[in-house]
Amino acid sequence: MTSAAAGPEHKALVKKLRSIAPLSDEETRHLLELPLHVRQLRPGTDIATEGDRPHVSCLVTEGFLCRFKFTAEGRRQIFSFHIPGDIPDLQSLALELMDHSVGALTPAKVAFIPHESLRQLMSACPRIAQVLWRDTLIDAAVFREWMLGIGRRTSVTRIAHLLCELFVRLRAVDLAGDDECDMPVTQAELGDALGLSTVHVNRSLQELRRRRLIRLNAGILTILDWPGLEELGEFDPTYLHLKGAVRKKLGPDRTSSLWT
Amino acid sequence: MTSAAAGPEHKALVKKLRSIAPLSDEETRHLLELPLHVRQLRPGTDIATEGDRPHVSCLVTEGFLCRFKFTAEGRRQIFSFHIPGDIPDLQSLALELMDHSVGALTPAKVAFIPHESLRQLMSACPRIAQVLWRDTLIDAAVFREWMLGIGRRTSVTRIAHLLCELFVRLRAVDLAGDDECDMPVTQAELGDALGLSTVHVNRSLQELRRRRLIRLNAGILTILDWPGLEELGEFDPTYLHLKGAVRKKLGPDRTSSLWT
DNA sequence: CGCCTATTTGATCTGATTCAAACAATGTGG
DNA sequence: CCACATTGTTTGAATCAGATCAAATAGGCG
Repeated sequence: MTSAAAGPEHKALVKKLRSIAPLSDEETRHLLELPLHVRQLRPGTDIATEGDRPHVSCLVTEGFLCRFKFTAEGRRQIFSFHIPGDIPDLQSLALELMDHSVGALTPAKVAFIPHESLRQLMSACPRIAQVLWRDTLIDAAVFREWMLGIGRRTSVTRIAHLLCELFVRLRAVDLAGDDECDMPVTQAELGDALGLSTVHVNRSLQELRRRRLIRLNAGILTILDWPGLEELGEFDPTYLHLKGAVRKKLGPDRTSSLWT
Repeated sequence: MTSAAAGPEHKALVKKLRSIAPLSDEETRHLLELPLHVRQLRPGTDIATEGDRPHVSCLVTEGFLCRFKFTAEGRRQIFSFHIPGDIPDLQSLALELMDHSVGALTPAKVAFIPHESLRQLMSACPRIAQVLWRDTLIDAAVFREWMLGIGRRTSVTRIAHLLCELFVRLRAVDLAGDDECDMPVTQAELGDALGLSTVHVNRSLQELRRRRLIRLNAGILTILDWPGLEELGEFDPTYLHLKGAVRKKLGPDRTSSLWT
């Protein structure tokens, strides 16, 4: 657990917020002055648990975290995956009581920010408050999209959609190549996120491979056919509300398209 | 379409926000000065559609609205139900582009508030901005809870949970009696909200009636056994983040309990 | 090597869907 | 006030997507 002042952790945060909305120089300066307490997490470590009343929020710097909750019968639902730049428990700033848990999926590095400092930041820069609000609203948009999938889409479409989403989000913070990205998530975890059993996730992934849309091996996802995957997954990135620059990546066989 | 200044519409809003967080007199005064444009809606009318860029938000005054989105194959998922006091499209204040639709489920009365006025209000009363943020976060908490249900709970539990939620929310704004409330929602709509077919909703409702937990007739829900329904539905209202006063209603056969 | 965790395969079962039709309630116009 | 259209609820039967159970295989890694 180290204390950092304007280290690489801050850059992840700035990059993420810039993917949501533009930032002025002054706002950026304020962000860089946030006190961060960096900590390493091993997989399975929870940084907040249902029932907690946290006084810090955590910025992901390396690795994947997720938010989740258990059924009375002990079945788990994962609500979201979080990648570097995300602040998965930002909501605890406005909602005292945690109604779900947040934990590391992989070895991860996170930086804790005292709520105190965030409140100061927000009153100094109301625009940043806006951006943080926006961020939680985008969170909610992702929840809705997952809900639509779990409630109404077939297993194969659901998985394809999730892979599209993660790929696009990773690209938005420069953590994906042209056609591949890390995907250090087990099939059991995918199942918990998609409302499917592990066995069925496995079979649906095989279907995606059979159709030559993706490769998925040793935690690396390779997109073999982006337009195909997007179509099968019914993926339209609008709900991610990303700023212009990091838009949809087009497939190699599609010329710059007419629709915008 | 009328223009109102400090009518009954404002009271619904104040009551709702008070159920989330306390308000000072000055804050209340500011709220009462919001310009509202009241409008009557017939069932099925959409007040915002996926792709829109609204410049007003709408406060529900009478009736039920819902938010929803369609799959590529035309299957609908309802994300939330909205009752008087709610501002279902508050998010359009911070996220320009609608990524889903909002429509009336029943005959309804809504009051439109220009984004402009809301922005002024928020800069005059930063605390109200806080409360509005809180409200959207509670929205997101409800999405998560629904996700958990759709992904991991059985159909009967899912329905029971939803009925509990609506009853508690209606009580929080004084729209429910001790053991009954309006429930003007068709079984098809329940299905779209719960990720179930109409037929299966019908059968699961029969199960709830067979167990003597509820009566549901002509749009009126009667709770016959609250503790039983709560247990079957695995319902714990924490995620609604309601302020103390409007807590869980206890069953008639349970003395004031030990846990708090 | 042996342990542990993750993936894969096969066989079987079931909760929920789909399709189809009957029924009930409400409203509309003649 | 009745015939008829409309919308919602209920029932039955067939089918299916996905779950469950069980076991085999494949990778790391100390």
